[in-house]
Amino acid sequence: MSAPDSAATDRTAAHDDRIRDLVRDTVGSAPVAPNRYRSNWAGLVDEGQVGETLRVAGWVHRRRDHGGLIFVDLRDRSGLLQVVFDPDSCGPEAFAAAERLRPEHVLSVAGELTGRGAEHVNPKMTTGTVELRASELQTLAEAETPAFAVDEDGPVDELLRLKQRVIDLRRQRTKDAILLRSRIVRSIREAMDEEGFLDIETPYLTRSTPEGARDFLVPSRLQPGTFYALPQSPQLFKQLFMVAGFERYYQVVRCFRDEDLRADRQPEFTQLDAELSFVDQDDVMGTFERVMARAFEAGGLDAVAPAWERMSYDEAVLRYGNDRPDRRFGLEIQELSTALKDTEFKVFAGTLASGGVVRGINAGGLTVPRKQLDELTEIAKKAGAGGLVWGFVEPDGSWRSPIAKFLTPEEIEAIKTTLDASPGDLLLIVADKAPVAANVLGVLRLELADRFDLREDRNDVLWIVDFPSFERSADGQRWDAVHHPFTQPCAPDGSDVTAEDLAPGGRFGDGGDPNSTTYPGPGALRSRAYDLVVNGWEVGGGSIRINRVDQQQAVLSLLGFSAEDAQEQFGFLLDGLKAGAPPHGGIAFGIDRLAALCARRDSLRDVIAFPKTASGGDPLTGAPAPVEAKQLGELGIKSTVAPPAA
RNA sequence: GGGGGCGUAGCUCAGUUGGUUAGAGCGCCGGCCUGUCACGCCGGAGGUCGCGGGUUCGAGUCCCGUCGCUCCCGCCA
Repeated sequence: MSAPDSAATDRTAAHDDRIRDLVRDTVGSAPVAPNRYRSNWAGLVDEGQVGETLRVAGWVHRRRDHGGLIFVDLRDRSGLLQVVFDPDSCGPEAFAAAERLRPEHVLSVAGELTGRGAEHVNPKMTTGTVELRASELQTLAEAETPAFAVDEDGPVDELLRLKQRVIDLRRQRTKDAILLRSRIVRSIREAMDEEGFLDIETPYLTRSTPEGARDFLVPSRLQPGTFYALPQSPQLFKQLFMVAGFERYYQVVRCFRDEDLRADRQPEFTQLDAELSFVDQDDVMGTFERVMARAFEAGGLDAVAPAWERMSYDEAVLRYGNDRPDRRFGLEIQELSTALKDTEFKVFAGTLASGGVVRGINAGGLTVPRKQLDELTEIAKKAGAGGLVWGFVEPDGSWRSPIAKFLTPEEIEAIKTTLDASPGDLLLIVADKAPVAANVLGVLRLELADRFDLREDRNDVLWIVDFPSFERSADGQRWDAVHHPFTQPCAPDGSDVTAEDLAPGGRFGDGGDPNSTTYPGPGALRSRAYDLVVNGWEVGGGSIRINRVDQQQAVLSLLGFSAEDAQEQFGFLLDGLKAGAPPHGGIAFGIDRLAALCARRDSLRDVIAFPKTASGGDPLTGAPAPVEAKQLGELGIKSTVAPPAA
C-alpha cells in the first residue's frame, strides 16, 4: 500500500512545485518602484545583477546563526533571498541587530548582490546562485513566535490554520493556492474583456425568490418586518441586462446559499457570471471554451484544447451513473436488460417486468476480498439498491456468484459478453428502477476508483448537454425545473416549443403519457442547457433562456405558479420580457472550484483566503456572533433562541 | 436532522492489558560556533491528556454526556 501512497505524494509535490513556478509571475509585470524600503523583489534577483547595490524588504523566513556569521532567508511575495550578515561588511551595530532577528520579524536590508561561488550554490532555491551581502539593516517590526512554522508545509490542524489565518497564508502551499486563484481570475478578466463583455455590478441586497436553495436574509431597518435576501446568483438581473441591450455582460461575483457545507460547497462562493444576446447554445459554449482554455492555462491545468467533447445527459447517466462523469478511469456501466430479458431469476425478472433495468460494471481484475464485497454491498444499499449481485469469472470461464445457480449458461455467457469479461474479472450487477440502478452503480464506480487509486493522471473536460427540462418533485405531486425556471425548453428533437405546447392539453403540457409521441407531457422536454464537467466536478453550467413572455408564463404555470404568484414573485422579469427581450443565454462558472481543481486541492477552503468551517463559522472573526439587543430592536427582530454561552 | 473519523507539550505525533514521575521529533529560551541553507554542538523550560460526569484501590486508556473540527447522507432551482 505504501507504493501508491508515495507515488501520489510525489505527484502532489511535483504539482506544488509547478504551481510555485507559475505564480512567481504574479509580481513579474510590476517591478518595485524603489523607495526607502526596497528596490527589488527578493525572489526575482538573478546573476545578471551581481555587483549591484540593492535593497530588499520582507520577513525573516529562516535564520542560521554561526556566531560570527549570520544567514537570513528573507521572504517577500516573490520568494526567498539569502542575506549574509558579516561584521566585516555590515559593521557591529547591524550585526548585533541581526543577532536579535527571529522568524517573521520584518526587515529592510541593503547590500551588494554577490555570486555564491560554485561550492555554495543552493540548487533548491530560485535565487540560490546569489546572495545579498548586507551593509545595512532596519528591523521594521518584530513578531511573536508563530503557533506553527511558516517555513514548513506540513500538516497543521485546520481549525488552528483558520484561527491563525495570517500565519497560514504566509506558508508556501497556502499562499500559492491564493496566488494561483488570482492568476486564474486575471486571465478570465483579460479573456472576457477581449470577448467584448462589460463588467457591470448587480445588487447584493435583493429580494427572496422561492425554489432553489435557502436564502440568507437581511432584515430591513427602514421597512421593519421585511427582508432583503442575498443573491444565490444574479440570474434575473443579468437577463434584464440583455433586455436593456448590453448584449454581453459578465461579473466575478459573490453568491450566497444557506445550505449545509461540504468540502466542495461554501455558503458564500464566487462565480464568473455571464450572459450574451442573440446567441444560441453553440455560441455560448464556443465562447466559453475559449475563455476557459485561457483559465485552465493560467491555472496550469493541462486539458485538450477546445472544442471539448459533448455528451448527452442520458448517456452520462447510463454510462457513469450521474451527470458529472469522471472519465479518468474505466468501469463503465453497461445495460444488461436485453441480455437478460427472458431470465427466470425472480429478482431480475421481477425488476424487468415492472419497468426496471439490470445494469452492471466490470470491475476488472481487482482483488476484492469478501469483506470488501460486503462493504460494497452496504454502500450499494445506502445508495438506494435492494442489494448487490457480484460474480467472479473463474479461470475456466465459469461464474462464481451467489446467483450463478439461478441463471442459465446462456444468460451468464450474455452477461460476460456484454461486460466484456475475462477470467479473473469481478462483475457487479444491480437490478432496480433505472435512476436507482444508475445512481448505485455510479457510486460504486467512484468508490472503487477511490479504494484502488484507479484514476489516470490527466484532466478530463467535457460538456454535458440535452438535460431534461423538468422532473417530478420528490413527493411526485409537482414538476420541478432541473436547471431553473428561466431555461428554454425544447422538443426531444431539439426543435422549438411554443407556449401552447406547454399549456395543459398541449403536446408537452401536464398529464401527458411519456410513451406517447404526440402527447408525451413535460417529462419529455429537453432544455437548452449545458454543464462543464472537469474531472468529475461540475465547474460551470448555463442555458439559453426564455425570451418570450408567453412561454415564460407557461413554464411558471407548469411549475405550479398561479398567474398572480408569478407576477408577485417574478413580475420584474416578466415585465422585462414584455419590453422586448432578445434571444439570450449565459453561463456561470465556480471560481473556487476552478481554482481548487487547478491547485489540486480537495477542499475549497484551500483556495479561499478566509473560508468558513463545516458549521458555517469563521474561526478568525468568530462570526456568526450574537448582537446587541439594541441592534435587534432597531430591526424589529426578536430571537426565539438564546445566544450560545460565550 | 442522521452516520463515520479525530481531539495528549507551541506544532506534528507515540502512549502496550487500566498501574510508579505522560514521552519523541520539531519549535522556543540560554550558551558555543565565520559558509550555512531543515546549519551543527551543549543545556533548559514547557502538560486542565477538549470539557463534564461515572466505573475503579488506581483512568490519557473503560462507560455516559457534551463541545469543537472533519468526511459523508439528507439538503444544495
